[in-house]
Amino acid sequence: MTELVEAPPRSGNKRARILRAATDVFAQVGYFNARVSQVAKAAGVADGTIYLYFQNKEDLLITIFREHAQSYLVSLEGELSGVTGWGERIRCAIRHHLTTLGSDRALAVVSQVELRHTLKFMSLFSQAEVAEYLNILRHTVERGQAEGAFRASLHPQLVAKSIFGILDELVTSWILSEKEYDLAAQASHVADFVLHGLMA
Amino acid sequence: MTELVEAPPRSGNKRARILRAATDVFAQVGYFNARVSQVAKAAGVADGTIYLYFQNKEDLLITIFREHAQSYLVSLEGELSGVTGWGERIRCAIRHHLTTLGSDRALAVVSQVELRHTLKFMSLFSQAEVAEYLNILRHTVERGQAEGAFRASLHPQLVAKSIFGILDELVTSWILSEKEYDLAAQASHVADFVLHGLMA
Amino acid sequence: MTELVEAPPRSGNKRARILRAATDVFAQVGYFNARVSQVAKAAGVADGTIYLYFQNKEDLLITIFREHAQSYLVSLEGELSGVTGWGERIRCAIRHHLTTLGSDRALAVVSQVELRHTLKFMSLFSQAEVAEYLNILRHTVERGQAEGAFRASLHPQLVAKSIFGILDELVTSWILSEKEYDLAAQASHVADFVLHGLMA
Amino acid sequence: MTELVEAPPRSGNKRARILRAATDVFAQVGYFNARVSQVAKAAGVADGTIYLYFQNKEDLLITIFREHAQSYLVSLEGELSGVTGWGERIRCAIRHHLTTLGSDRALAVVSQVELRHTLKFMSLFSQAEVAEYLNILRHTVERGQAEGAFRASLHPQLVAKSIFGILDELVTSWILSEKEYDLAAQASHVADFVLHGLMA
DNA sequence: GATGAATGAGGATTCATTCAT
DNA sequence: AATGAATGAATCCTCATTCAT
Repeated sequence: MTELVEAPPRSGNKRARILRAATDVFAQVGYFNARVSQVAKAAGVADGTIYLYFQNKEDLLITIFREHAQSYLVSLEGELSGVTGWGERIRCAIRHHLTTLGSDRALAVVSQVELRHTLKFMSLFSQAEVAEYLNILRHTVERGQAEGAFRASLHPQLVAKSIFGILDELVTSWILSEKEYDLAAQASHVADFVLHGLMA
Repeated sequence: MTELVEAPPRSGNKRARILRAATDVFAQVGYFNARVSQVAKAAGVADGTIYLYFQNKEDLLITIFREHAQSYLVSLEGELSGVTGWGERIRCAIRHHLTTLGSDRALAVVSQVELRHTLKFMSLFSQAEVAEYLNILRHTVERGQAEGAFRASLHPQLVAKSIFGILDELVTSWILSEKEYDLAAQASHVADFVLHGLMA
Repeated sequence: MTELVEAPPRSGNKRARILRAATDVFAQVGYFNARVSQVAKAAGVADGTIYLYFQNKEDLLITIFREHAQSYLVSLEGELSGVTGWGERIRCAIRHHLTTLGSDRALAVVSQVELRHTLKFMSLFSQAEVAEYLNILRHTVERGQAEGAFRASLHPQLVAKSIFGILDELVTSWILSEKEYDLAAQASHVADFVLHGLMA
Repeated sequence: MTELVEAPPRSGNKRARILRAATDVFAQVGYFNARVSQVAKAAGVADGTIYLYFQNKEDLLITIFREHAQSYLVSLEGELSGVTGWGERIRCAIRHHLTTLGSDRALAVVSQVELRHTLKFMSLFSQAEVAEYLNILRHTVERGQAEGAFRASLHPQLVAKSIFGILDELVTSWILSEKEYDLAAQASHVADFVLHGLMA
């Protein structure tokens, strides 16, 4: 049984292996077309084992997002904490978004495409993790306005959504592109555009 | 044309009725959860009849988007043709986007949510209709730059994607919002932000 | 395997064919071991067709019983209406029970064995059809007592249950017997025993 | 973890605990709906432990019946041995049946309902324990007839089945009843009816 | 063109049983 | 002896699509 470097690793944390396998399979064939048995095979576990760690197929999808979103928010706040200047913080957030998703295509596909299957699903995340992300952006805008760095006439929430929308679109566009390019490389250009729009 | 707003009309163009029913049903329960028989019932036709007008369930979804996207692009160009000033054209495009989707929630749901089921699906549209839309925006930016109205340092394609991303996010946000509000009312604020970012 | 007259008839009422097939298959392998596809095959229809006529597998079992129980009660009352003398009526009911079940072994197996899978199931029938059957017997006993034909000291409901219990056991015993014998032939002997117990 | 007086006892004979737990669980949710893990939990042992004492799930059900049936037959013969007069012996058997099952509802449910899942299952018991029970009753009837106490025209085996049928039905009826009543209290009434039918 | 009864392939999930510890 | 994590076979039901009428 030549269990090579590739595929189904026999050891290690099963839960993590299943989650990674699910991310890859969902990204490749789509959530609805993905078979649970396919995920199991890719993770090197029996079909039933998946149900020891997750409630059902949907729970896999939700968990993938939840865990990444959480770690994303933590790392974002970590990065932001070391940055002074409101403009710089916006720039940092933009860079972080594009860098993170730009370094794991399967994860990006899952979050940009597979996660948006249903209104219900989108509501779910839009009210929790996404809302928190928007809050971080909005607060930054508000602080910048308070200090006179950003134009006071802008609606902070609308700006937050706009920034998120731009980043979201760039990631989607990157995923769909036939050419492979460095997503993070666009960060400074985006930041220029956004900050110019914000500046007093 | 006794095409009343409400439910299963008994007469009139079957194809259009099916398409409208599909839009409503898809928006309400989601494409994957929608049953062809449900669409048939909502359209007031027999299940089999749908297959006289459409190849299969997926064809319904594709057609909904295709037809609306085409009429959207036609109407957009119509509106733009009467506008002078590159900034005004951007403003007009923004207004048109938010006004159109803001006036048909079911259509908005379908295009923001249901259409994004699969990578394959998104590629399909991103390479055709969406690409054309981006082209219109990009050309406007390029022209504006050529005339010195917009900053030359910006990448036109990136700006186009950014504008699209912002609008896309605002529509999605509007769909998911529990409060009902006028989407089109945000047009001028968005335009201010975008144009300030563009202006030399 | 003599697949003669029996097996998959190609025409005729689908619902009835499915019901008959289900009775036979359930009797042969037991409800829990029976596969829906097996019933479909035996009925000469597609698996899915069964679900056009019945809600689910359990509904098949319930319906088999319901319909036979109803027709049984109707025919029993038909027979009883032509009989005078309370003792004769008891005799008639006994004969009818043993004759009816003794002429359709598969049906007998289903009602004696398969139908008693669960407390829930038994309650279901015991509160409806069986209760009505017991009522008929009890009323006969009561009338017989009122006319002085039967001993007044007996509890009518207990006698009704006793008669039912005797018949039920005889049917079960007949089903389980390795020897084939005429169930109805026991009617007069049973009646003698029962009536002797009843007589004043 | 404070395992108090209640539930899952930590000590004592595991085999007996498992058997008791199985009886209770089967009675409560039915054999087919019962999960082996549920029985294990109720018995306070690990799932796998059950397989150290029993071959499989079915073996649990068979063993429950086998052991109770054996102890039942032993106790019945014990009681009968002290009784003189054939009529009294019948009366004694009836009382013993209703008293025994009337004092352990879970056991009664298992023997009246859960044990009758399949033709195969019923055959199994009908040929062994039940047959032996019927033999005891039949011999009593035969002896009574030989001594002229019971009518000679009755078929002893049919009478034995009838008595069993009556008792069986009364137990079933008691189980299914929504009202709680003393099953054993019916013994004398049943005996009156039966003996009247038997008496010369 | 219209119908809608019939089809049958396809998959998530359960759970009895095993066996390494 | 006891455990309980892991297994994977096994099946009911759904629903897009067809086609005889």
